[in-house]
Amino acid sequence: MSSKPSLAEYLLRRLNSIYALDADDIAAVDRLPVQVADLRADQDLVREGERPTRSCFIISGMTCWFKITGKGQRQILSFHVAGDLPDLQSIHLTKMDSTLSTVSPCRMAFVQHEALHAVCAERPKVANALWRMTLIDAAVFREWVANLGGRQAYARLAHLLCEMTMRLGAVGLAENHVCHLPITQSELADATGMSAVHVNRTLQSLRRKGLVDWRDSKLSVLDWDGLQAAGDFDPSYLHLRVPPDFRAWPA
Amino acid sequence: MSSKPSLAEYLLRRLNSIYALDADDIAAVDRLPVQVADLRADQDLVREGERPTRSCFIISGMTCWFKITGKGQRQILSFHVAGDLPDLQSIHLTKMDSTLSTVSPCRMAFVQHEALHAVCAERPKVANALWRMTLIDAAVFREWVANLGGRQAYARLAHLLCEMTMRLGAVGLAENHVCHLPITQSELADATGMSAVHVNRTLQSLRRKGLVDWRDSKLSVLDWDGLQAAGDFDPSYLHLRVPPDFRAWPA
DNA sequence: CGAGTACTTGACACGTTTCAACATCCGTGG
DNA sequence: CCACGGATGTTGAAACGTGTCAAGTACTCG
Repeated sequence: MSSKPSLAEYLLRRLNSIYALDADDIAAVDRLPVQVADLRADQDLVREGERPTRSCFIISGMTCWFKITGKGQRQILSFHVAGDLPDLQSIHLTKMDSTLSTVSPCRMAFVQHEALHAVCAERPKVANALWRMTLIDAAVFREWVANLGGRQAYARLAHLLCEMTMRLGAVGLAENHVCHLPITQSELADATGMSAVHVNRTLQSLRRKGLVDWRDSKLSVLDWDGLQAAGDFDPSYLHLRVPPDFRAWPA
Repeated sequence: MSSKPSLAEYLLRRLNSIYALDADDIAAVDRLPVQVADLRADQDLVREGERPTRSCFIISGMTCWFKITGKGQRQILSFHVAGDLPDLQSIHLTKMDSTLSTVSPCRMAFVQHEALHAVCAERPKVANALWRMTLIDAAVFREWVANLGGRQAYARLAHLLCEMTMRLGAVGLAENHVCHLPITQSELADATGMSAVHVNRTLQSLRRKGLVDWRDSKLSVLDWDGLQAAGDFDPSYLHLRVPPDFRAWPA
């Protein structure tokens, strides 16, 4: 990690969490030409059907992929946090099959596909790391399939909270199992395939059992083991090199 | 396509369905050293937690990925047909997060990761095609998330039948919307997150409406447009270069 | 012929959705 | 400054989709 503060700070943390890059690779990633933009909540980054020529990574904030089903219902497919490259796939999947939006205000960095292809060609380990990153996205989708198909509301919600806490922890944003999680109950409903009303009741149930406290977009996991058990959560599908210890990120 | 019959016939059809390879690339894929094996139904190919050194492709038959949730329930995550490389991901995701099993008797070909890495290094277009293939797997998982989270039983089942028909059609195995689909109702239940009983009733409903006929592992889609409408199915998430016309594959 | 597997049916129970009402907070404009 | 609308969260009661249980049929295979 370079000593001077870097725009790609969280991206590098994220890459480091899943793959061992050497200093030259890190420098190459850090030199990628990016364009930075600040976005409000609920802004589309790329829409279903489009053919973007660039990908983005999240400097801060949270985004989600979603699709609108025939009946007009929105299904959220995944959430993404600082350090993620949510639409990295677009380098080889030219036409978008879903829509990427901000969930909260975000600072984003955009990279042209050209530049990504170039760095992949020059530095095979970066190519490996990026390919691996898209494969981890796929692994998360698999887990969501299992979560939606195989668990009931209570476990489903608990599982999602575990996932978000651990992913934020992997980039140093969940000290002591406390993290900023700017998701509304209605978005939670769209993500878990539940009604907003039932999300509300289920959250109350999680609170009543002393597992979590969630107020003003701040999630505090009070009983991590209990929440993991409730959500039948096993983090191996996140393919982290080392499990985050949930302490502060070393300076 | 080479004139002599090739072990990799369906793999090449599949690659061709998603990416334009030139003759040299095709030849390189065709020359990959493989080991062929025949397996019975319900045999595990790779298990959760393992670290395989090879990937496989399906010469004939059908496989599925699944996970066992805490309550012992099996959730099927995806099905794979002839030409697919179901565990291609294992080249960069060393530890398996789910289990791959045969659904029907299968003829499989195994390729060492070494050989795959070598062909990727030598032929960038093959690397692109393979990366793209893993991204399409991810796109299918996304659609399954939307299907499980956003649609009710009837549409969910119809959608799955559409997907399987179209994927089989893409490699020439669904002439006139008729295909061999060796899946039991109980497996269908594990895939759609429904009970076997409800799958049974829902299938009857699809039959009663004249959309499909399904007997002895042979699925005949009698009303393709109707089934698409019932399943809210839009094939763009499969990222096929050209939509299959469901006629026989040209010789 | 018996055992096993896949499929089918009916009745009831349960998880979850729906609807409608209400509380709270916040930024905006009169 | 307060009134207002809009988004978010909360609650209760009834309706609905789907799961569960239990029994029975049809087939295949040794």
